[in-house]
Amino acid sequence: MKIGDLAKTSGVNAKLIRHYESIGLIPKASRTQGGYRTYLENDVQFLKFIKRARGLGFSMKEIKKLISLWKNKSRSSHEVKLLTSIHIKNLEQKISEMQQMVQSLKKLSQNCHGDSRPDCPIIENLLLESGKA
Amino acid sequence: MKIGDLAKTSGVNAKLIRHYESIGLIPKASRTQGGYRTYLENDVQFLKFIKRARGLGFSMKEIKKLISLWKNKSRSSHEVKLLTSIHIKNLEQKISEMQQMVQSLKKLSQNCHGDSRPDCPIIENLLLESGKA
DNA sequence: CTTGACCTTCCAACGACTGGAAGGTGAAAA
DNA sequence: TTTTCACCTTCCAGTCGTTGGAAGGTCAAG
Repeated sequence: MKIGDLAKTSGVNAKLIRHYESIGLIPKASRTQGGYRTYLENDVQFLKFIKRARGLGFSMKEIKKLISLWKNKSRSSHEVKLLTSIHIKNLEQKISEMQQMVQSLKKLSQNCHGDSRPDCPIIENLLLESGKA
Repeated sequence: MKIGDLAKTSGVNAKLIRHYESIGLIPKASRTQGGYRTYLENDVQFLKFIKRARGLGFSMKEIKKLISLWKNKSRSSHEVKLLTSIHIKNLEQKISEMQQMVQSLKKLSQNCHGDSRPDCPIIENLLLESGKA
């Protein structure tokens, strides 16, 4: 299996697979005589694992940890759950920050008539001393 | 006013002010004989504008646009409102994606007993074909 | 006349990719 | 056989919004 095939079956593009190898997220692939990377079915699962973890918003650092837990047969589910709960908290924190942004923006937007006139509370708020939302 | 003073009064650190100048977000400051940047009260307001816009999650590109609208006395409030509404939509999109992540993670986490045993549905889900959430 | 607080420029790193250039490999079609 | 072509290789640069450090210049007070 060459990198292109792995890319297709895993859904992770070839460039990114090489990148993952370069940062040590996945082990160095064995090579053909011509220097082409070769892969096995195993690697498909590996990359899908990474892809799903990314899809759940885990960082590369967290994924490295997840991989080591996955590979470690004597892991405790506690460790995995802890890592996940920290991640959930971080996500929730970001969500609430963004929700606050949206709320502020909507408030400003509501008061902006949005026509051809120049006066606009959105701009004004950004200029005002009070605009700390 | 030197850059350090501006940093203090605007709340934007000196390094970042120089950076903003380098990317053309703020105009090039005039210099003293010794080569120090000098600023006026105006610049404080300018930087606060940028800081607040960043705080509301606008990108640098959007802020450049906002600045040009701010400086343009014949702007239409429509333009500002449109830019803002696009930004709101982007934020809401991201929020809902992250909420979905949280939901999936919580579901997995609930089923993980989180003790010293190795079996853990979080890891298992990342490995399963079905784990596409 | 030296200390030290500030300022200057430039270069590099973060995270997680993405893109392009320049060239090598290998198999099928002309 | 030769050429075409898809694929592969490495390396370097860019994205975004900072942040950090090194090496050195300026200037007022002690």
